[in-house]
Amino acid sequence: MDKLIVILGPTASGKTGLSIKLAKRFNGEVVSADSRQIYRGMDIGTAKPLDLEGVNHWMLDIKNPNELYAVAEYKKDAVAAIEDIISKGKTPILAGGTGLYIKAVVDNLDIPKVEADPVLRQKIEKDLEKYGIDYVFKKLIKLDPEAAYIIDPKNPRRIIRALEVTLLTKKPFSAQRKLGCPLFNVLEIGIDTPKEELKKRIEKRVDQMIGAGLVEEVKSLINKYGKNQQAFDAIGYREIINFLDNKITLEEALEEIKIDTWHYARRQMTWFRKDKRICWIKSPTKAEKLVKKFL
RNA sequence: GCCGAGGUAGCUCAGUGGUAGAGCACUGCUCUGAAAAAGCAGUGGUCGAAGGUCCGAUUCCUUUCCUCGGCA
Repeated sequence: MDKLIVILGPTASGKTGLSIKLAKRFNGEVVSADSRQIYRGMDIGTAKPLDLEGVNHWMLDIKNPNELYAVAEYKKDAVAAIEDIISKGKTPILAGGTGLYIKAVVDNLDIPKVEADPVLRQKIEKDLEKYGIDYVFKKLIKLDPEAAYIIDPKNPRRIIRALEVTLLTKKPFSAQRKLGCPLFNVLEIGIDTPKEELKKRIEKRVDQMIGAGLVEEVKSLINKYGKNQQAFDAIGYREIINFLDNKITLEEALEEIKIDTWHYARRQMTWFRKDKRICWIKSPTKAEKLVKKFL
């Protein structure tokens, strides 16, 4: 089975630097696993790498912010990219912090082939508002009793998606989530950063983003696309939009970005902690050793 | 110095004569076409200090310290 190296970790842990380093050392190319860096023009706020140091990168700048994109599509594109890299005899390195995207590739998730249906979603959202979440949840378990065990009864998005799949396929959602056979022989490397250090790095990075012109970036993006794009529901963007709308001060926006980024990092750590295959490393040299042995 | 308002969780504030709550923060968790999204749970306070009344005070009374306004 073809080999795939995965670099993951919370935001601001140094994934970008490490993946470029490994790519240069092992004749590799990087496939980004970041749900926001796929958008063109969202550079500063997503900490998109400026200098790729000659390493070929995939899955960056592939969509405009007014286009929708989701896991299933990501999985398809990322797997194609990895296969392309392998066919050239090079080493694929999947690097990023979007846990679900990584899982989709590594565990070959068989995601129900039902696209998001905005009209249906809106309709369910209206029911949600009108009759409450319990009503909508009951409606779901009537169609898919098993869903009661796997869907969070209080999470609107999970319920909406389960209903969407069940209604459009006329088959229960609970029976359609499958793990496929692994596509690649995977080495997962996680960057282990002490919490206090990570917190400091996040704060520093947010301050640097403002210095680098995040406000200008957001301004020009909303000029071009308007502010109601799904892509802009991203840390650093929604807060600056609130600042530009005079809802909060720049200082408050900065504070919020720092806190939201920290919350995000914590969610990432919770997500990755579950995956027992991950080799956690404290230094880049350790990563090189692991990769060398693996290859 | 005088007058007024206030001191309750890390922060902003509710509240009651029967030893206290909310939001945010903090910690843990969930996740299969929105995932930087969307949700769930938990920890946490000798109620500024000291006296007094009362079976019982964070709540009432007195004194005291601190903060913020106004007047001198």
